[in-house]
Amino acid sequence: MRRRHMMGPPWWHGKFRGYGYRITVPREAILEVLSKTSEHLSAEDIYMEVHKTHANIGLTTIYRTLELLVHMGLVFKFDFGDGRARYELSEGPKGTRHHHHLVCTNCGRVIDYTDFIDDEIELLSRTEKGLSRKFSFKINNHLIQFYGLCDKCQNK
Amino acid sequence: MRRRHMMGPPWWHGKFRGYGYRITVPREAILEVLSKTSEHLSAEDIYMEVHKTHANIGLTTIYRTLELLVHMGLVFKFDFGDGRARYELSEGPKGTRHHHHLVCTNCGRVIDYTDFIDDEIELLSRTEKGLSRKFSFKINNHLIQFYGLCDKCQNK
DNA sequence: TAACTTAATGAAAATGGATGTCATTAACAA
DNA sequence: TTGTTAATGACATCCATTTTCATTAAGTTA
Repeated sequence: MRRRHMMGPPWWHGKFRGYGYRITVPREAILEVLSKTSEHLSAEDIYMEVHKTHANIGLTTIYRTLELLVHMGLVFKFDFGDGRARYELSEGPKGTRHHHHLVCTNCGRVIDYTDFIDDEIELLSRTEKGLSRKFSFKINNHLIQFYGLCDKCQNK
Repeated sequence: MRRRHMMGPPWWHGKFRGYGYRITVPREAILEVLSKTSEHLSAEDIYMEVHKTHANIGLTTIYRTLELLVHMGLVFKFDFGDGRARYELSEGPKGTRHHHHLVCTNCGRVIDYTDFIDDEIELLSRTEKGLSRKFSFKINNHLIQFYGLCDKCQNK
């Protein structure tokens, strides 16, 4: 049975403590925004969203915090080729959310997909194991993106 | 038997003609540089290399040409997270060169690997087929990168 | 709870990769 | 050889991101 209103401290507090980082208002606000969207937000998108409830938090802090979160592995940073980075919470505590992207090289549209993830995980874990051994590389994450034309951009 | 000195026009001329693009000195010089290296060159790297033999070719032209080559599919543009794009010839005429990258998130080192490509191609062709159908997406290319710590960065 | 240490923040300035402008040049078709 | 126009080069500009530095507040200790 799942508790309806999880009232304890948010799940990321432990992670902050582990790194010796402080839990601050801006950091909570940013994680709040990220955990409530499934979109691919840029730093400025996040800034504007955070600004609604915390008008005093500056864009610099957004950038600094995102860098921190990426470093901690809580957030993944993407480049879809439009000149600004996009950020997504990498995983909830339950490992949901894993997905990849289809990027339209014409209009920039990005589609998330979660299909074939099982086969993919199979291959990736084998690949990761092999690459780790061969190159003594400790793999923490991976990125898969497909590029092409979305339905709208094909027909013109 | 392979000819030792292929004297005819370079293989990319046909592709340029097909697009209606002109074959120019800067474009040839840039492709020359790209085809002679296996490194991950930035626009400025390419500029400096081209500059050695063609001091009059400007950085703007490098950027414009690279954009063109990416659009033609002759060149692939990568983002390794250091704030500048990297460019590689995507495929020789024989389909060689296909590889992916391991990126060290600490020191930025990038290792190419070609292992597991067969399994990967298997999975990807299946995935591509499925995704094309489901999302009516015409897939032209894909990107796979692994992130982690290289041997040097693990031990400190 | 108050005082203390120092990480974290915010505002403004600086950086730098990439793009836009525009007069000039040179591909290449006729 | 000439004409059309895509391509170029120099320079200005843009804008996402980073740096600087004085101030604030998180979390520890007394």
